[in-house]
Amino acid sequence: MPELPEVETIRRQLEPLLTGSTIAAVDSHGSDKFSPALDAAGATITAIRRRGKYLLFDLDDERELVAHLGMTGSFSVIDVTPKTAPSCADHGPHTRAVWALADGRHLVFNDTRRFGRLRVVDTGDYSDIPTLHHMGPEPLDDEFDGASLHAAVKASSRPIKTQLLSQRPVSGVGNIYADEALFLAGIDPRARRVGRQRCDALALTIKSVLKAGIDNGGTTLRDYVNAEGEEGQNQHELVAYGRGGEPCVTCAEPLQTVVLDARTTTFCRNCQRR
DNA sequence: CCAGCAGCCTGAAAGC
DNA sequence: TGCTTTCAGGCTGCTG
Repeated sequence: MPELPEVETIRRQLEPLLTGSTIAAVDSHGSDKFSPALDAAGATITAIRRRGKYLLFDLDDERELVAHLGMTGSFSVIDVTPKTAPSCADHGPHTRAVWALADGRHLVFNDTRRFGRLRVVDTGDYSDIPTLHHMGPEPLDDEFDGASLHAAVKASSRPIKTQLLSQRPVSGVGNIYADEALFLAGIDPRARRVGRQRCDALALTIKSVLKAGIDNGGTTLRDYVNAEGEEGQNQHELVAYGRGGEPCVTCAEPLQTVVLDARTTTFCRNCQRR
């Protein structure tokens, strides 16, 4: 499940491959989630950015192609010789969009479970993409710190993990990195009141787990692969997520698993406080 | 406006 | 062995 480190890894790989490339033709899956990919035809990619878990392809006509990878989305760039018209069917059963570049290469979006989404919007106009529209600060920017986190979460009495997953206090944190950051900060994911001091700690652990995720090329549990088709290595560093029943690395008590917002949540009831 | 929740999806794994 | 059920979960859009 791609979160910020996975999307950033893909962004870094695609940027040098695609900057300056013109999209000559497009094919897409018929679903409304993917057919907006067609709108990018004729445009040239001028930059590739990331906001939270969203990948943003800047186009030269004051628009941008917005991509969310959902649970199983992945991008790849494929050499196609001789030049052929783009066809999803040619690339596999789970290909949801193909952008044929003017030089003959194909940018391919695969998404087995179709939780992903593609859109072309006017630059910066995210009014039809609610989560992106209301996205909190980038976690690795200086403007995100304990003070901004505390300011964002103090008004709500929803569980702290629920708030993190909303993308509003901070962007890019999903189920894996939320469990990791809360564990390292010693905060129970169900805590409904997190004061300034604990927010200071949590902001730091969010930054550290995301940085580590990027450094390790992302976390591969099931489906994630980068734009080169390679798995990440960060799954070997996880201390909480997916380790329910295993001993806590700090106190050796078995880690607890609960369901919060329909998501598996793993924590140590001994080390993490409400 | 916000909180809560169903629905979207498929393949791997577990259960019978 | 083979069929059925469960599980993974980010985001959208609906309801109260």
